[in-house]
Amino acid sequence: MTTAPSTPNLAIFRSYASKPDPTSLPPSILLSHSETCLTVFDAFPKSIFHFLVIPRIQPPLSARHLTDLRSLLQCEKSTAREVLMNLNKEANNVKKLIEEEMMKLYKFKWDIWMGFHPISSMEHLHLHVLSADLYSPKMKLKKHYNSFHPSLGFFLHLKDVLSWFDAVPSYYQRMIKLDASHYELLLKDGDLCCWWCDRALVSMPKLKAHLHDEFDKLTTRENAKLERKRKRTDVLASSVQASATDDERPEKVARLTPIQGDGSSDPTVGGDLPS
Amino acid sequence: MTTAPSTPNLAIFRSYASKPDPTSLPPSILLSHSETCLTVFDAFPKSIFHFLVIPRIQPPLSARHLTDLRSLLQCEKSTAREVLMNLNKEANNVKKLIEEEMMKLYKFKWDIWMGFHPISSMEHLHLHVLSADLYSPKMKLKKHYNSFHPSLGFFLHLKDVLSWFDAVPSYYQRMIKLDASHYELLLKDGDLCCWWCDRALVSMPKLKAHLHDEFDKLTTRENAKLERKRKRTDVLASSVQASATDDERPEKVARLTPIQGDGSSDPTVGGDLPS
DNA sequence: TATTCCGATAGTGAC
DNA sequence: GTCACTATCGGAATGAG
Repeated sequence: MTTAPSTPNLAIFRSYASKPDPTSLPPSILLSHSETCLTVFDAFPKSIFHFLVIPRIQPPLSARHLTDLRSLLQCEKSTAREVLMNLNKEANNVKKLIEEEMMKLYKFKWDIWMGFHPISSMEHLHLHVLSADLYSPKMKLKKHYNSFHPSLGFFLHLKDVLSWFDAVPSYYQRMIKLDASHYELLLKDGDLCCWWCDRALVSMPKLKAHLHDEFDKLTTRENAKLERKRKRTDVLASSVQASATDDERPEKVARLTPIQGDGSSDPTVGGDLPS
Repeated sequence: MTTAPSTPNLAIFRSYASKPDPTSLPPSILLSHSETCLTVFDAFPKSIFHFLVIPRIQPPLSARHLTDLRSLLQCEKSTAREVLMNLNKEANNVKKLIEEEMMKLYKFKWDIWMGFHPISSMEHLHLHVLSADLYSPKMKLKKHYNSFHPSLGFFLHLKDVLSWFDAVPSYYQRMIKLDASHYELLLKDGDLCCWWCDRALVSMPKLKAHLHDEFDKLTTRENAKLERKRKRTDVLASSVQASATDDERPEKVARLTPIQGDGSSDPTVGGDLPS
């Protein structure tokens, strides 16, 4: 008899990525998959919508090449680019799904970010696909927030990483180093700045309350837009009873925001979506 | 109408020390007084018994000279010594009161420490007189504990301060400097060591649990002593019905440990005395 | 840059 | 080295057949 190690499963994405049949994963984990990728729910979503697109382990790449962004970018350049392009294709499909769900639940769409963390505790490469709000009860620590801030520098947008491939080779070589100490500083230092308005907040609770306000403002703004549009439509087409938009929605839509709440019963500012 | 300052009353001991009639203080604050000193309950006792002996402000010394130990020791040497001797006399009376209360409540006595903090936030000199246990729910922080550890160096025993006066002048001049940065390091650096057994503890909760155990051992030891003594007394004087020891106790004894508990309902290790 | 738990640390406000 | 409150920082443990 052997004793199992008392460590968390930091390689769980690798086990997903090595499955011959991703559909053996439960639907609470798997959103979708392609020949080259699979998409899972982030277990600790830092935005209202948050998924991870993971490259499947298949020739010519082994698990070792796909450990993280740095290990991928140390592979042959065209190979690395192909992996990124495959992730990009899957991520764009996920983006469409999210946008459909946004329309269903909120009646409007907002931005969706796709990008990597240059350093990660989880042992398999994963592309974050998340809605542009950073509004979630799981958003708890400064490093959580700064790791997704869209202009701080830690969150590496996929389009930027792809652009490195088209730059001069010296730039490519410099960027793919992904120096850990450089990126660590970005998370710890600097203030907490609202990614919407760039205002500095003094603490995470204050930041979360502010993000709540910003999302509320967005909702109010978009609802006012809808209201104006509805009034125009009422005037122009008051005799039309059925809308065609219903038909554009998929027959079955995955529930993309399965469980909100931080798992505790502790009521916190920003813990709930605005009503 | 004037607005009270938004600061804590760091000079409250000074206001006590300037009272022409100390008995105007309520008995929940004042324990006793003399021509030169008064003794108050420490509002946040760090031992089972904990009092502060405060020099009264009277000629030739002003409040400024009595701000803290350093300011006193910068006065003319014989004047400073006289203040310390007056504090010593009052403290010895307090010590006797505590020992009587120890006998009443615990049936045995243990050591009592008398000494100063070389740096203090409170603005008037005060001599700590406290039982040698450091066992109290108000003992919460490392700096609390280390500031009373009897051999760490921060707690300046009165008898040691008095000995400076009899040393060579160069030693006296060196000691009365009371360099703040030196003493600050003593509170922050170094481990938490049990003052009974010198064992290092890794955290305050562990230390408090250990101090609880040490006080329990003391209690058990002393109770065993008493039991042995009682058995000898039973054999030798079984015919004597009335003991003389009752008469030695004062007719009225101040309640020296007025309120235990840390003011919250939060049950903490070491928060209660051993039963 | 997995989370969670515990505790130490740091800043603030205190009427 | 006043306290009490809030929040941050820092290490260690963490799962599951």
